[in-house]
Amino acid sequence: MPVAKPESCDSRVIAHIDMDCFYVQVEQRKQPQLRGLPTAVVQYNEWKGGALIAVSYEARKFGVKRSMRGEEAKEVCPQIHLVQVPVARGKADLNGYRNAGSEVMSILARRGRCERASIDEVYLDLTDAAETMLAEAPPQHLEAIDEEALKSHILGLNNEDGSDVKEIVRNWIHRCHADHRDKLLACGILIVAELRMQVLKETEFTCSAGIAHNKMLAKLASGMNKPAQQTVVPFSSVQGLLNSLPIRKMKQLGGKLGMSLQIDMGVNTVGDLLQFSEEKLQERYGLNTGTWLWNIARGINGEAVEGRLLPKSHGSGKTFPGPRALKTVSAVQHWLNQLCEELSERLCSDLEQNKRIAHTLTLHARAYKSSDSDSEKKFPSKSCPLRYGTAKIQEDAFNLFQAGLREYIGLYGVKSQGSHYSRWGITSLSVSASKIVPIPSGTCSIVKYFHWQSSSHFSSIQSAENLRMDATHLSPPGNESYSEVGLPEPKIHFPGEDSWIEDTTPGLGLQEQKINVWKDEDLSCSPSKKKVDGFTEDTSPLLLSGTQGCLEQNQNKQQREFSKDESRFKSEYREQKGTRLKNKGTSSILKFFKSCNPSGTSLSQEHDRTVQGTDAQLTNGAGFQSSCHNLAELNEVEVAKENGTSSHSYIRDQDEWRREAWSYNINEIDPSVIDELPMEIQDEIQAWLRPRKRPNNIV
DNA sequence: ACGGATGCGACG
DNA sequence: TCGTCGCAT
Ligand SMILES: Nc1ccn([C@H]2C[C@H](O)[C@@H](COP(=O)(O)OP(=O)(O)OP(=O)(O)O)O2)c(=O)n1
Ligand SMILES: [Mg+2]
Ligand SMILES: [Mg+2]
Repeated sequence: MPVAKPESCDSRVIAHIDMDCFYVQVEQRKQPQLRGLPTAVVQYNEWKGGALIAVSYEARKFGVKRSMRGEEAKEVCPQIHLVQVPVARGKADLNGYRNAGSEVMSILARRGRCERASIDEVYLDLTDAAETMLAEAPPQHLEAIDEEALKSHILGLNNEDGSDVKEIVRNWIHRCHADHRDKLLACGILIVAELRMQVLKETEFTCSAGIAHNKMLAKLASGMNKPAQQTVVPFSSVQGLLNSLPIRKMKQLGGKLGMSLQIDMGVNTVGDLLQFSEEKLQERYGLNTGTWLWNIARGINGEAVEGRLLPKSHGSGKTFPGPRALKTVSAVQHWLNQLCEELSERLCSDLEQNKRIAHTLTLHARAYKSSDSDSEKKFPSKSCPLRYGTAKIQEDAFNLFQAGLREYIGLYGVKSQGSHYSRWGITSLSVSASKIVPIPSGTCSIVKYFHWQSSSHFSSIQSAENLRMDATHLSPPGNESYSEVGLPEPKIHFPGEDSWIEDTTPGLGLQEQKINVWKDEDLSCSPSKKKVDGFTEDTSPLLLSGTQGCLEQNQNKQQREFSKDESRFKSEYREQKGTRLKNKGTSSILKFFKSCNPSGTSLSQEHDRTVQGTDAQLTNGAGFQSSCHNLAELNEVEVAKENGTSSHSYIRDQDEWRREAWSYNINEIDPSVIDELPMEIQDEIQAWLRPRKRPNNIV
C-alpha cells in the first residue's frame, strides 16, 4: 500500500509530534478546573453515556479506554469527568479541535518542513536546522543543555536503570565521538525540546515526540513515552527495536495486511520479515507493498515529509444507525442540508484564511435494503463540480444523492418503490469537498494586478446550462471530467412522502425555494440565520463564526484592502494541452516561490504551489464580508460573460472541458505587468505567450 | 446493525 | 478520472 522510496544511508532528522489526549486537553483548556482530573471526551451523550473518543492519562490509570461508553467508563472510574463534543446542526462539531490543531501546527512549522498527519500530529523534517546547528552551535560545545531535552529517552542507551539518567543523556548529547548521524539527532533533540516548550507556552498543550532518521521510526518513537516526553531512535538501536516489535504496531500494518503477514506468513514481529526476500514479499503483496515491507524490516523508509499544513479535503458526515436510518427522501434532504451547511462554512473559512478553493463535491452514503433481508448493499458515491454557496452545495449534494439512489435502486429493480415505498434506509451520509487549490495570488505585482472587486447581489438561481458551465471555472490541476449527475434530472417519485418534491419538476428556483421553506420550518437548530429569501441562500457571515488562526487574518486584511478597489480585473485563461502548469515539477515560478517563502505566519502555503492554471476571478462585495456568498455568484457572472463573448456551446466533451478550464485570454493581460515579475517568472511567462497565440479551441 | 467523525493514499 | 477500499487518528 504505501509507496516505497530508496535511500541507502538516510541521515535526515525527522520528528513526529503527537498531542497528548488531544481533545481532552482542548476541553481542559476551556475548563481549567478539569486539569489533572480523570477526564474523557464523549460524543452523543444520549445513548449509554456516549462514546469516548479521548481519555486523559489520569483516567487511563483506571483502565478507561477510547471507544468505551460513558457508562462503562463510569463503572471503572466513577469520578471521571465526561465532556461532550460540541453539537451543531444535530451533529458533532469538531471545529474547536481543528482550530486547536492549527494553533499547534503553526508553531511546529517554525523550524522546518511540516506535514499535517492528522488533527493532532505532524511530521517535521529538521535536517537543515540540525545541520545548521551542528555547523554553527554544535551541542558538544554547549555548557547548558535544556532541561526538557535532558528528559529525552534515547533508545539503546543504558538509561531506565537507576543511575542518573539525565547525566547519561547529557553525555550522549555532548559526546564528540558520535558519528555524524547521532550528532544530527542530538541537534534534533534540542530543537524538538524547544518546539515542544513553545507549544506548551503558547497553547497550554503538552505533546510527545519521536526523533529519528525517517518518518516510520519517528512515529514509532513518539508513542513510546507519553505524555509530555520525547524519544530518540539512534541508528544503532533500530534493529534491536524492530526485531521484537509486534508487526501490528507498525503503522499501516494494524489491519488486514498485518494480519495476513501474521497468519499467512508467520510473521509476528517486524524482525521476522527479514527472512523474506523482496521478491517473495512482492509476489505475495504486490510490487509497492512488497518493497515497502522489505524496507520496513530494515528500518528503511524514505518517505518524504510533505510540506503541507492544511487538509486536502473537508468532510461532514453523520451516521444513522439501525432504527434511526433515514427512510424518506425528505429526511435525507434534511440531513444533507445540515451537512452541506457545515461544509459550506468550512469551505468559506478555508477560502478566507487560506485563499483556497475546493473544486469537487462528493457524496457518500450507506444504505441497507430490507427488501429481502439483502441488506448491506453498496450505495454508490457520486461527485460533481463544487459550486460555492450553501444553497448550491445543498442542491448539488441532493442531486448527487438522487443519482446514487437511482443507481442503488436500479440494481434490484426500479419497480418496487411504486406500491410500497422504498425499502431502503440510509445509515450514513457524508459530503466532502476535495481538489482544494490555492487561489493564485503570487508576488506583490501579481496581487496588485488582481483587483478584488465588488459584486452586487444577484440571484443565485441558475439555469441548467450555467450549472454545467461554472463547474470548471476555477479549476485545479487537470480535472474537469464530470458526469452529468450534477444536472437536475427528473426527481424520483416516492408516493406518500415528500409530497412537495413531486411538483418541483420545473425549475431549480422553485425547488430551491421549497427547500428553504422546508428548512425554515423544521430546522430550528440552526442558530445564526433566520432570514431566508428565496435567493440568498446563506446570509450568515462565516467571518464571524471563526475562531480562526490570527495568522491568516493578516492576509485577510490585505485582501480587504484590495477589495476596496472598485476597478475590475478580468482575464480568461486559455491554455493548451501539454503546457499545463503543474503543481510540482520544474516550474520556475514554483521554484521562485519556494526560495522566497521560507517562513511566514500563515498556515497557507499557497506560494509553494502557486500557478495552478487557475485564475483569480474573485470579486468581493463590501470588503470581505460576504465574500463566500459572492464567490458563487461571481462564478455565474463570469460564466455568463464567457458565454456571451465566445459563444460557447455547452455541449462539449470532456477534453473541451479541460481546455476550457485551463484557458485564458492572454490578450487581456497587461504586458507591463509581466515586467514587474521576477526574471525567472518572466522567462516562463514569455515562453507561454508565443505558443498561446493560437486559434481557440472553441467552436 | 450502535466503533462516530474525519482524513489520506492506493488500487483498478 | 472516478469510485472503491484500506488504514489511520
Ligand atoms: N479513533 C479515534 C482516534 C482519535 N480521535 C481523535 C481524538 C483524539 O484526542 C485525537 C488524537 O488521536 P490520538 O490517537 O493521538 O489520541 P490522543 O491524542 O487522544 O491520545 P494520545 O496521548 O495517546 O495521543 O483524535 C478520534 O476522534 N477517533
Ligand atoms: Mg495524540
Ligand atoms: Mg495522534
